[in-house]
Amino acid sequence: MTAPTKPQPQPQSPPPSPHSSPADGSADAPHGADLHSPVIDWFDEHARDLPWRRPEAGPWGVMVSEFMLQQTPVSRVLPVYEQWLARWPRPADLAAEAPGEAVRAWGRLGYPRRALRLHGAAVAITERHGGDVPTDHAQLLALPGIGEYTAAAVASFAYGQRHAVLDTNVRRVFARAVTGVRYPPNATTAAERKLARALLPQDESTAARWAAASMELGALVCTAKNEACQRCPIAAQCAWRLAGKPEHDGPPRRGQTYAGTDRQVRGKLLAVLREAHAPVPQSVLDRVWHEPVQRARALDGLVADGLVEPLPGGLYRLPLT
DNA sequence: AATGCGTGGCG
DNA sequence: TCGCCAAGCAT
Repeated sequence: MTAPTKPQPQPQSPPPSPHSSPADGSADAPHGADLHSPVIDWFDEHARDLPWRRPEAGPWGVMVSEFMLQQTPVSRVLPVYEQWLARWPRPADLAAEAPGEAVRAWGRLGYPRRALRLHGAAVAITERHGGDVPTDHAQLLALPGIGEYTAAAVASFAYGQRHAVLDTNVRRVFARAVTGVRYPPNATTAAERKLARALLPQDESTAARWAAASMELGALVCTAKNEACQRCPIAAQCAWRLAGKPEHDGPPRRGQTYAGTDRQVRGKLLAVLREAHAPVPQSVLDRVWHEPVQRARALDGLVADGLVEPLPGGLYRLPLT
């Protein structure tokens, strides 16, 4: 599969007029006006039918999905999401459980601290918000496990509000389509936030559609590797493609090492505890890793994080409180 | 601002 | 095989 358009040396591309006439009133952002319609139309036709996008998911379903999707692919989230919502259909249902049950139900999604935080968020929602996922961005942001992205995502997807939803997909789409580079910076910059705000349609419901659509475009078409420009609704206006798709020049993105790290040991320890339904003796845990110093450090870390509860007599279990 | 934090699939 | 990647957050 060769690129349908060969990168030509660009003599000097005529800049698209920043003063295009807003005939339909949607041209509120200088760069973005010509992006909104194609991306949203594409979304209307190609969006995946995901359970947390259905009306019956509700704000709680949206929030649960956002926790699970932090750094974890959709395909692995789907089955756990269904079980989770069936078991805990409302925040108060989860809040009534022991936190260890949330960690157990999290299964092998990874980053199990998210399960603990989601449980903590359910408790806070039950105590402070009468059991309803708050609608206010600041109140969402105050919940454990919810940062800038997730607060904006819940407010936008669940409540249709107007927020810049800046995740890794959207950042990549903007980097390419607008800025003209292959990858966004390693960490989110103020310039990216400013751009995201500038590109946000004024109309609230259009802004919410745009947030979901631009994210989906990054997930399905404008992917990190093997981007599918031939299927992209804004390929004709994409600054990166028009520049001949130059390679990434900045510092290499640091890949997360895993083999032999504490993270791997923590994962093995927690896997044993998830499967057990009675307190586990230290001697059983000792078998998951040969090196005693690292093993002890990993276990201590899990206890410090509240993911494991130590009991008298060298026994361990998932946290009951 | 840079790190640590899981897991599995894919080229 | 192994490095890269997948809807981040907290410190």
